[in-house]
Order: sequence, then structure tokens, then C-alpha cells
Amino acid sequence: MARYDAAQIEQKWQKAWSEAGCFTARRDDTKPKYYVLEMFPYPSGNLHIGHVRNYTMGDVVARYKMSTGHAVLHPMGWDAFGLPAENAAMERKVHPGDWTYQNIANMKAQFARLGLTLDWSREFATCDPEYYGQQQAMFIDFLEKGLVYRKNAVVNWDPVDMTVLANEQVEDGRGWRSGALVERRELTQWFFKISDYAEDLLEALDRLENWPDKVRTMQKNWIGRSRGLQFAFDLSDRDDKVEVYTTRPDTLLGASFVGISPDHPLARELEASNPDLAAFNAECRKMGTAEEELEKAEKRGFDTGLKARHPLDPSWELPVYVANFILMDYGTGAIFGCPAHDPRDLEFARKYDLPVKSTFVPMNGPHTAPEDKGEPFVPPKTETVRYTRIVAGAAEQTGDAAIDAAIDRAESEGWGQGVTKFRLRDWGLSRQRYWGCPIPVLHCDACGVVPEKKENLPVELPRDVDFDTPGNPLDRHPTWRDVPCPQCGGAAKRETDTMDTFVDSSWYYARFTSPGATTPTDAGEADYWMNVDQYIGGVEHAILHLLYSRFFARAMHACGHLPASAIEPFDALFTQGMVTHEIYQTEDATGRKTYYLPSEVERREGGAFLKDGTQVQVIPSAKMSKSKRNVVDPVEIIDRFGADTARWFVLSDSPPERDVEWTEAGAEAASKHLARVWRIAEGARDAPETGGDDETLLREMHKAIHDVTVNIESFGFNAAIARLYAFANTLSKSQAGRQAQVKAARTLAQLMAPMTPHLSEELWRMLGGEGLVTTAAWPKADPAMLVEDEVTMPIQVNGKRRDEIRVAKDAPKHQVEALALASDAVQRQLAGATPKKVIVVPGKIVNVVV
RNA sequence: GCGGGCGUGAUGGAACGGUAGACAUAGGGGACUUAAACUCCCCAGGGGGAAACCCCGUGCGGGUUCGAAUCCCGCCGCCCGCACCA
Repeated sequence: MARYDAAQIEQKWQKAWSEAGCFTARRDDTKPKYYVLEMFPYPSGNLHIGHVRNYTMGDVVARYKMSTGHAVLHPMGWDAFGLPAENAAMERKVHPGDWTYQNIANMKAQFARLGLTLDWSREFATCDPEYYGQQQAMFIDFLEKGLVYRKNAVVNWDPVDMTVLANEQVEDGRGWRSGALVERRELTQWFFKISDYAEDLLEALDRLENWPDKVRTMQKNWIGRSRGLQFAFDLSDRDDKVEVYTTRPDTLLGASFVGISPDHPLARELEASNPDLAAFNAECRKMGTAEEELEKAEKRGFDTGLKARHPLDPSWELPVYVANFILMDYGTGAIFGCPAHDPRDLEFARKYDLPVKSTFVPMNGPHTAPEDKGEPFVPPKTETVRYTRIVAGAAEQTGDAAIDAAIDRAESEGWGQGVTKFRLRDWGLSRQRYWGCPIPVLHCDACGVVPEKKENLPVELPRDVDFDTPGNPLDRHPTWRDVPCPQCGGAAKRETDTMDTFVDSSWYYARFTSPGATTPTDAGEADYWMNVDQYIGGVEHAILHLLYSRFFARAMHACGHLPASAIEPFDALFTQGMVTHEIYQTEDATGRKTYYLPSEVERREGGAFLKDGTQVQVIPSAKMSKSKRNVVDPVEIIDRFGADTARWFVLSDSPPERDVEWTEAGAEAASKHLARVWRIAEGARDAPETGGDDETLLREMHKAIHDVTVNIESFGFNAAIARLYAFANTLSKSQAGRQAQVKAARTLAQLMAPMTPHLSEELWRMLGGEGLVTTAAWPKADPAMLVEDEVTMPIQVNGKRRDEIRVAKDAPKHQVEALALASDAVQRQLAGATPKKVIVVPGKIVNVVV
């Protein structure tokens, strides 16, 4: 009678699966294919528990699909370019490549212990030249198709480190390393023309039925299609116009100022002769490039002194302000402000003492007008309101109708036109960094921008670089940078910008279908395996990564790298929650925080303490992050309890889409339960040949098969586990004969197999299962065993439960009603009164209304 | 600030608009043990009551419904994203 020894059995079964080649994806025309993919990890060096949860979920799906007769593709790779490798290079003098590949080796070893169904024969890292070379080939294809172009864009510039900073590297307007005030600087950069696909990316969302609604809504809002009016204000005192775009032309008669972005051409022109304005603009440009920062900043403006003529009344002049909250990237970079119907404009108007004029009021009810210190009135455009200053249309109409009427008027009078605009901006892919995919073009004095010849790809990153000097090492690497022009043979310089790492992750799913191909994809393989049937990852990727991938699949199709059927690469999406943990910190006199690992901290009465007795502050659970050190090391957990325990725990308790808090107690409990299942299985094996009531146990078994199957298929892993607990409890108490108990225990092991594959293999063998449980066919519930002929129906009086009755499942309504009314509890509640109404929902509930 | 989501016992959570709290954790009681650990059994939303049973209860305030944790409106709190973190 051996004890449950996780370490020993996990190794044993991992070896068995590997020898049987269970997880190598094979095309098989006799089976439906199934491609399950989890978002690949950044190789930080250590697997964290969030990875364990993410990859276990995918593994449950993969294992379930294997046992339901699918040819499964479940690959894994590394999102290996990015900032942390350069930071490590600067801090520790290691080469970014060495650091990255070392991390990959570490993490792969950790992965191996989890017992995942990954097909490692397809592994690649995005920093492999074989991968990024194909990416460069596609860049050149995109360039030929007009899907890539150059334009100027602003970046965060650190004047001390002489480098471009990511938004994340800007803290309170200062560079994280240098502490210097960050400036906005304009550079010529490469852009993908994602805006060409804005309409299609938006329309196609409706067909992504197996995506969460929240993700589709977020993408819809991000793309932000709007219908509005574009027109120009004539300026009074100079021969010029300001072109504006508005989604509320119906509020034009409530206009009180014209606002332009500090980066607007007019603002730039005026600042040349106006030092105060120049100072104001310079101040605005000190802000970082993050939209959040701009939006949160105090609304400020500068009166240019210019006046704009109202298009509906030339004698009405509006002041022209430069305002810090207007983005040059959206619309025309200029607006008219209508304070009565826009909170931002109202804040601005009150600050600069500009008029506030309502153009419409609510249909009914009291209303504190924005004119009198009230709130701005911003009803949904579908709501009917009463117009007090009408641009066009009826006095009482919806916002939508009024907007359409206003556009019609502007068009017929010839001073403006209706246009559709998108909030979605083109995707800037240039990064002034070393550790990324080189952009495969050259700059030639004679020929201009010239793509590298495809036969010269990959343009490999040079190895001999140093990070001692600020700036991009590629810029100061003459032998790499200075090369002959591929077109004319004259002197040329390589592009030293590298690609955004989002490019790398925008097509890796396609590369997994043919990781060794000498073209980006192999048509036959892509056609067979695409699309990803189930994609799993964090909701933090709801917009950028997923939108970029959808764009990339379209662009790849346009260049012949993916079939038309794969332009929506992810058939179904599941966004899982994070694993969270408490944060432990201390603060020194200057407020500097030091964080501690959970393993360094002991929780006892009175709080949490370090080993030396120092008390630490406990911050409530938050996403596990390296910087806050609130991380749990999965390797420690696996060493202590085994991989099956870690897998079981991360799936239990919390619904997969919600965050789960890691607790020590929870892990221990999971471990105890698995040991208990082991004992239950042994009990079944050793049960007396004959006992009582096999029928009840087998009925419960079929119900468990049904429920667990439904739960797994709907991503209700926590519910599946709760159901498995209940079934284990039933089995442990059962007095059924050996044959029935063994059958039930074997089924329990099999139902648990997607979550706890090693333990299940062991029990499967112990209980006489044939072959591997991993390759065994999923059990089927016998419908005849699921039907009940009697049901319990609760009886409510006025919606409150007072009693319950047992009735035949198909008892006629009048019989149920009579039984319900006969109940003592109901009679007591009625106290002689006659019920007004009795609602009988067959098989569900009875409600007696008094 | 804008967009999206979430909020249920001490805790994680369950509940096609139909018995709120399944399942589990921590806790309490008991059995086993010289003792403990392990294991097994029982109790357990709050309040009242000897009990039967009654009242209250799903962040807060309204509404729809025979019936609301679930749907609608308004607030509060927390989380995710905001285009150069991945």
C-alpha cells in the first residue's frame, strides 16, 4: 500500500508520455483538428504562478480535446525581444542575447515539470534569426503593398540619457533612470497602416461570437468609428481658416471658443512671434506622450487673441485658444468648445470665463442649467430632447436626428461635410533600441529608402555591442550600419530602428503551423491548422495585442501568407484572471519602499514579520509582479507538493476569468485532497466483492461525467473541480460492490486527468485501465442514468420559500398546485385568506401569491 | 479623465430571473492516539427562540417582476486598458 508520492509518479508518467510521443501534433485526416494556444511568455527567467494557471487552463483544454478524438496542436515559444534584456545588459554587463537564451533554458526546465501537453518540436523564440528573418521578409512585402510608411511622431525623450523612453519608463514626468525631465521630441518613424482596415476590424467583431463581449466592446470603442461634421472657421483678422471636426454639430449654436492643439500648425506658426505662447506650448510639450497623462492634467489654455467667425452668424466671433487637452492625432487637431454639453469644455469655460449656452434641455423634469453652475447636460444621443437653439430639424428630436439634420444643412449650404472618422491611429512600430527585430531597409543618398534584398535576410543583429554609452548601440556600430546600397551599390546606412515587440507577437500563432518553413508560413500547413480554435491569455491584452494580431492576419493574407479563412486568427478567446498575492513592504525615513518575497515573510499574530523580527506592512492582494516581489515560485510549490497539486489549486476556487489569490493554505488543501483521492481509489480496489446499492453510485457517476464534461467545455474549471470533490465524497461513502466502486474510481481518475494527469495515470493503472488515460476515450454519460422520476419543488408564498414537496417529474399543474396549497406551512402563511394567484413552473417552483 | 469589468458568510466562491451560500479554506466539537500529526465523523450567514419556527441578509439607494445576487437607473469601492511594459 504505497503512499501518494507526487515526485516519483510525475517523473515516471512524463517519461512515459514522452516515449509514446503523445503530444507531437500530427495531421490526421480521420480526425477533426484542434489548435489550442496560450499567449506565449516573455522569458523573464522564471515561470511564475500566473503562467502555471494560464498554461494549465490550455492544457486542460488540450487534454480534453485529445481524449475526444481531435488531432491537437498545442505549441509553445518565447516572446523574446524587449526592454528587460537591455536593462539586464546595462545593469549586469551581460549580452541581451545570452541573458535571454539563458532565461529560456531556465524556464523550459520549469515548464517540463508541469506535465503539459506541449509539442516542443515546434518551439521557437522571436529573437531567433530564423523567426525574425521571416518577419523582415513580411515587412518588405507589406512595404510593397503600401501597408508600411514613414511619418513624424512624438516620443518621450530623455535629454540626459539621450534616449527614447517607453511610457512605462516615465515616472512623474521624469526618466526613471536619469531623473531628468522628459521632453516630447519628434522623430521620423515607421508605421503600419492599420487604419486601412479600421472599418473591417470593426465590422468583423460582430462575427467573433466566441470572444468575450467585453473584449469586443473594448475593441469597438478603441477603433471608435464616429460620424461627424467637418468644417472650417474663418478667422476674422487674417486670411486663414481653422478646420475642425465635431461629433455634435447639433450643438454648434452653443459654441463658445475654438480650441487647437499645441502641436497644430497654426499654434506652431504663432509661437514664432509670441514668446508667451511659445512658453505655453513648450510647457505642454513637457508632458509625456501617454494619453492618460494628458487627460488627467489640469485643463489649460492660451488665448491667441485671434477670433473665429461662427459659420451660422458671421458677426458672432469666438476666441481661439491653444488648449493642452486637444490631441493633434485625433480629428483635425482643432475643435469648437460647447461647454453646456461637454464636461471638459465646461471646466475650460469656467476657468477662462467663457460663455455657457445650452442648445437643448431635457424633455421633462427639473434641470439645473449648466449656465447656472449646473452639470453639463450630456444625454445619450438616442434620447429625445428639446432644442432651444436649433441648427436644423425639429424642436423635439433625438441627438442622432439633430446631428444628421445639422450635417445635411451644412452640406446643402456648402460650408461643411459629414465625414466618418476613426479614433484608431496607425501603429507606430519604430523603436530606437537594440534588442528587437531590425527593420530591413537602408537609407541611400541616391535612392532614398531601399528595402534589403530578400536573399540577404535575415538582417541579423550584430553581437559586438556595448551598453556603456547612452543611446541605441546600432547607431554607433559603423561596420553593421554602413553598408552599400542594395540598389545602386553606393554608400548607404541601415535603418537602426528595430520593431515594436508587438510585431513579433502578431503572427507567432501562424508560424507555429510550420516553424521550420523557409517562407513565413507554409500554405498547406497554415490551411490545415489555422485558425487557433481556442486562444487563452490575460485580459490586459484585450486591445493592443489582439487588435494588432487581427490586423496582421489581414495583412499577411493580402501578401499571400495566410488563407482568407484565417484573417480572424482566433476563433474563440478566453481571458483568464490574474493570480494575486499580498504585498509585503517596509518604508525608510525618506519614504523609499523595500519589498519582500512571501517566502521571506512569516505571518503570525499581530501582523507579518521578517525572520529578524522586523514588522512589514501588508498591502492587500495585487497582481503578482517582480517589482513588488509578491511572487510565489512554482518550482518551490512543485518541489513541496507536486505539479498536480499546483495545477489543481490554480484551477479550483476561482472562476478562470476572475483573479485568484494564492494562499499557502489552499495549496496544502489541494495536496491533501489528491492524497485522499489516492486512498479512495485504493479503498475501491480493495472493496468487498459484493455490497449494497451499486445503482446509486453508478447513477452518481453518470451525473458526474455529465456535469464535469459540461463544465470543462464551458471553461468552468472551478465548477468541474467542485463537482469532482462532491463525486469523491460520494464514492468514499459508498458501500457498493468492488466492481462498481472500481468503475466509479476509474472514472473519477479519468475525469480528473485534464487537471491532474500524473495522479490520474497512476490510478488508472492501479484500477486496471487499459493503456494511458491520456490517450483513452473520454467517458460518455448514459442519458438513461441521468433522468430522475421525482423532483423536489420549493413552495414560495409571496416569493419567500416556506416549504417543499416531492412530486413526480411530470405531475400535472393542478396536482402540484393542490399539493402546495395543502402544505401546513402554506396554510399557516395564508391564515385563512384565499390566494390571489398560484404560479406553478413545472419541475421548478410554486409561488402562492396572497 | 476616458473605455471595459467586478463587488455574495471569517475566506475563495456556487446559484438557465425560480430553495442564496453548492464545493472548498480557516474555525468549533467529537472519534482514533500515551500525546501530537495524519485520518474519519459532526456543526457552522447574522439575530431571536427550549423547539416548531420567525425576522434580517448578495457594496449603497431606487425601479421592473408573482419572484431579482441575476434585468434597468443612479451612486460608492476595487481591478484592467489608454497606443514605446509584455
